[in-house]
Amino acid sequence: MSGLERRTGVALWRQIADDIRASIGNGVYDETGRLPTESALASQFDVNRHTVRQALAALARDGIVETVQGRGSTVVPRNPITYPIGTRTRFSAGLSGQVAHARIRLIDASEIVASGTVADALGLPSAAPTLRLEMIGEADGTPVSRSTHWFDLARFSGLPGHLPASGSLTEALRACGVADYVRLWTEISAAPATGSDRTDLALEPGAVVLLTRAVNADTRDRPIQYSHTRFAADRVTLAVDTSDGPPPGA
Amino acid sequence: MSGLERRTGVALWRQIADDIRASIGNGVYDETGRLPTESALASQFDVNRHTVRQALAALARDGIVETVQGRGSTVVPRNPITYPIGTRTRFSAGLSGQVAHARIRLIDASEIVASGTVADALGLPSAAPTLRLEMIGEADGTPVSRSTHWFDLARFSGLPGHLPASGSLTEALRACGVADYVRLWTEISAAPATGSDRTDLALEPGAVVLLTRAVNADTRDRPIQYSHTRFAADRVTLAVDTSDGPPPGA
DNA sequence: CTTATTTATCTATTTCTATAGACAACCATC
DNA sequence: GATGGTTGTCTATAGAAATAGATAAATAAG
Repeated sequence: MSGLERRTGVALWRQIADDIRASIGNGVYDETGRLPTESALASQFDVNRHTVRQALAALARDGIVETVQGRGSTVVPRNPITYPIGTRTRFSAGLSGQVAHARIRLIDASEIVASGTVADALGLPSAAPTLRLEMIGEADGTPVSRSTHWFDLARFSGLPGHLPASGSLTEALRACGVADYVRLWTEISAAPATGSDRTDLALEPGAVVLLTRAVNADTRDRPIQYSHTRFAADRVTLAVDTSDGPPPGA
Repeated sequence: MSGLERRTGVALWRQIADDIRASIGNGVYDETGRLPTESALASQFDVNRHTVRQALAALARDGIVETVQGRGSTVVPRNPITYPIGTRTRFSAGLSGQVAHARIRLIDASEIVASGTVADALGLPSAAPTLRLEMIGEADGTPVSRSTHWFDLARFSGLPGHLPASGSLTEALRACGVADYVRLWTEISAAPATGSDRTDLALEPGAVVLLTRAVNADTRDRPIQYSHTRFAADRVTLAVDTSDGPPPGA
């Protein structure tokens, strides 16, 4: 029972690399950070030692482990980031305390007519004009999220002008007259990273992204923002707080 | 710009299969469900037609698409499942209305001393005895989740006896004197499916799982249940409702 | 310093991956 | 039923993945 499968289009060494990475994430090698020897891993996965070496080399390239001749392989320590999702979901504020600098960077702003999904989410008529922002969220310089946001153009045409200074959507919205906003709903799924994910988030193949679709509303529950966000799953965990919510009826 | 990368341990045909599957999920082929021809896909991804055929064959094996000689490939319609996460998170109730039969099946029950993480989550002293349940959530017979649950053994030793009849944890907990319970917090991450995921959830390699860690508490906010759940990401979307939560202070 | 352990490198062989071209079989349409 | 477009099957070739064995080089411990 090695858990590996052949002829699946995923090379054994990558399956092993993914498995070891998951074990590291689960704290299997917690105490000392030392991995088993190449020979031990080879018999554990029931493959040749060279196959294990290829997996370890890939993990070393990604900075996950470190290998020294004669000594063995050890886990490189990491600071995992937790992104809180709640009634007030804010990128910068949510990451403060975990990283020194968190900001979102605007990479594109365009005006576009709403598709059916976007119009529904924002409560706008079909094909209404919207403002679409493409952004990358960074924590201490490393990208953690790639997001697309849609706003009602009639209300938020001035938004992009307020963004570069602060690096915060909350600040830019305040400048547009939105003093406060709340998260209405969030849908979460996951998928293998695509080619553009790997570019935007500096991911290696075999990586996974967490996908969220969400709507924020003003204090009168009018939707103001519809967002798609792609998080690098190996760097970010989403934390959902539902401790004091209302009873929605069994 | 095909988005594909070579020598990454993931075969081109699998990258293409994953890409097409993602496109289906994003509704790219929505109108008619018809995929481009093999030749068109080959030039789109800049690979040989045989490579595309291998990707389509894999998707056909998984029941994602259907290919007919002389006609082409079409998307097989799916009912995506949405799993709601909120103050009252219930497996069967959450899926009712979406599927005919939803239930969780017990595959193992054992008594085990709490690890540090489990003890913290349940508010128990370290190494306290706990009841651990291994379960599989099914929607109309297909597995959608694989979960591990920990309970304080002193309070819930009789739980397994109440499970098989109802196929519902909520019912079994009620039989143990828990009339109601609420979700305290949920953490969500994602990772490539491991070998045991593929076995338990009937996934193919390259698939992705959504991972949740969560704590449920009784109406006095005393933790009663700590859970790890692994969802098949291509079958399930998690829906987080935060519309009416309390202001947790900016 | 000596030894045992562990990683690094080399050669060789087999199986899988990807490309290439040609042609047959099938479907839809006119 | 003839045609154009599409999928199915066949042969062949080059490169990557995986296995196997042997040996060198580095580390750690006695």
